[in-house]
Amino acid sequence: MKKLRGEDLRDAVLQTALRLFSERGFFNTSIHDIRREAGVSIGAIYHHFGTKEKLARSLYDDLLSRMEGEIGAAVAAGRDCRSRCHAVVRVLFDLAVKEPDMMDFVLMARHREFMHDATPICSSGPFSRMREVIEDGMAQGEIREMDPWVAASAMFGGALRMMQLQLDGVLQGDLMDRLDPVVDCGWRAVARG
Amino acid sequence: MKKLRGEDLRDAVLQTALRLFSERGFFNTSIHDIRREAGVSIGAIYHHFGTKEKLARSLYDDLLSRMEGEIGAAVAAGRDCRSRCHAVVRVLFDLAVKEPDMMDFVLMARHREFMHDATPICSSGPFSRMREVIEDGMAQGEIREMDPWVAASAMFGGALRMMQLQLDGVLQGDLMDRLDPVVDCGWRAVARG
DNA sequence: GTCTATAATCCGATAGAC
DNA sequence: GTCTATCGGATTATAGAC
Repeated sequence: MKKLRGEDLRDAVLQTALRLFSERGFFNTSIHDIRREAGVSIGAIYHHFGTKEKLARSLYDDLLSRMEGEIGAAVAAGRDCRSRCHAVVRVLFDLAVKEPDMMDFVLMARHREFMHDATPICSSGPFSRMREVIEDGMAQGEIREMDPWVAASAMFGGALRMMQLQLDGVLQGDLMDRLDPVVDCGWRAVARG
Repeated sequence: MKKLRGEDLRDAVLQTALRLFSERGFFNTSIHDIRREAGVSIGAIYHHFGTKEKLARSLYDDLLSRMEGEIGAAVAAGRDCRSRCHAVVRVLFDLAVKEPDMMDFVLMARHREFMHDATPICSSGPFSRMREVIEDGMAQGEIREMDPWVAASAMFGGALRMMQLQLDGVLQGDLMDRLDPVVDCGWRAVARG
């Protein structure tokens, strides 16, 4: 394999770190593991990232903003609240199937245990977008009046749970086959009437 | 403080370990931390539990079976599917408020990262009881016909999400005030008609 | 059964050559 | 910018006295 330098090296480290953090967890992954599997030196890693925690933070920030972008695009494309919710869950399921490491690390990891001042995941951009969709729907009368936290949890909680089953390897069959039923259930939970 | 021995010492270690595992996480808690805060010696801990991983496993097994007992009792007391679901969520919320450390460690921790052969939490007793309630309700015609995984996630996913918000300290106000709305949403998601 | 002291190991981070 | 070699410190687990 050709020697990596600069941005390519940085990307290789991030990609390897994501895979190992997802497979074994942050604390079961040493810098030496990342060094070995990425084919780079310890010095290069510390040059680019400073500390192991900062490496995790770079990775987290990158993935979170990418995820927020995809969710934002899905929201923007929807015409009404229900179609926006559907689009959001489609994006989430799609990522869970195609990039399980990313979803595992971004959604399921215990970030506060290894990133000193991390904010809870539910306060992050993607989840804020999802709550906004719900609050809009409530203002427009498509969703019943209720505590927005309850409504957002009811609408998306089932989908998130299904993703966890998928990531844990418990689910039989294809997650995407459950997209419509899951959105249907979530919508019934909160829809007016 | 009086010196602890035997079963009392064992319980003190488990209680301290639970608190620290929940506050900082398993990997950020050393045996010496537990020793210090429980007021016992390293030797005593290793005598009773063998290794740090086995200590975590003892704790996990104890708490999981206690939780399964409480959920089983709630299920048994319900007359129909809806009241059983309500009782289950009440138990979960009650524990989340009164014993947040327990719920954090049992429901939210990444068990496979520190317990070598742990089964996913969704395969555990409490979650099996919850799926049985749903499958019963489907057989009785109270719940629409659908994939049981989808139905169980839809019914309880919102409640579990609200508990996570509570445990993360994000939720304003009293979780118990949301009990009825949360169950109502979950039931609408899956109910026939 | 409980204690103290310590062994063996591993890890994150740094130093300094190139 | 990237490398190799190594340090200092923390951690798990054990040994052996009481």
